[in-house]
Amino acid sequence: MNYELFAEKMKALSDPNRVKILDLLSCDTLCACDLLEHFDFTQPTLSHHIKVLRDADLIVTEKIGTWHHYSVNRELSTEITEVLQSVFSSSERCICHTTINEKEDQYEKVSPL
Amino acid sequence: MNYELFAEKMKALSDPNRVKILDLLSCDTLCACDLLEHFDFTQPTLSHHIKVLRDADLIVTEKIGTWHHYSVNRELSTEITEVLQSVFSSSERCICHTTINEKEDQYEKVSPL
DNA sequence: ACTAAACATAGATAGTTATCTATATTTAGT
DNA sequence: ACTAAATATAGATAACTATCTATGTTTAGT
Repeated sequence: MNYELFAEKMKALSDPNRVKILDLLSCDTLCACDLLEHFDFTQPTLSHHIKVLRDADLIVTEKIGTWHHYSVNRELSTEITEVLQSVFSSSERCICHTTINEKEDQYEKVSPL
Repeated sequence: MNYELFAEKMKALSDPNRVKILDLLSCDTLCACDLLEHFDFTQPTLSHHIKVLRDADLIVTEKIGTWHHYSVNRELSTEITEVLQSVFSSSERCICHTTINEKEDQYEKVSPL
């Protein structure tokens, strides 16, 4: 995961309503109509937030008849947590351990995250 | 930490340049001029990104003469990681364990995150 | 005092986003 | 076939953001 990709995941998490949606889904698979009861906004707005979360692979959808069942993508959440920790902690691959500028290009190529 | 506060931290992390800044600071304290060498944008743009990170408490500044030394706020990074995990994992305080609507108000008050 | 360096601030612009209303699509049941 | 329910899409708008150029502020050294 490179900086761009990780930042996209963070952007999906940058809205409090979406964080609440994930929290609601963290225990149980829910449909949109169940989710909507917990919010003040309209159904299209919920649909928009679900799309953002789905595009970021943070939730997965299972369609059963008219209902869509949403649940969190636990594999990705684990990966995100790991990358977050690596960003904040020193590590051998860190850019600050390379001589400045000289190895910058290489650094960019290997996408350390 | 409630949903709004957590989402603000995520928003600060939602730009790839800011993620790179944090990664650069994760090993060493650096000044703005050192950081700037790693980016293509101008100094005011770096200053903007640093302000966003500082407002979110993700980095701390120590001023020594003309130089400002920036470093990551490790306490907050630990807290963010914990909250992130709690959002994605089932827990007793989770909203999905309360009866829908009835306990919503209480849930909002206690700010579970 | 003056100059230069490090950093911040102001103001402008182009692009993005959260929300709404209105409407379309898909599916189950009658 | 028709209707109703669940969800998505389209289009509009107001607010926000990343970037730039230009300028201000603060401090060290001469």
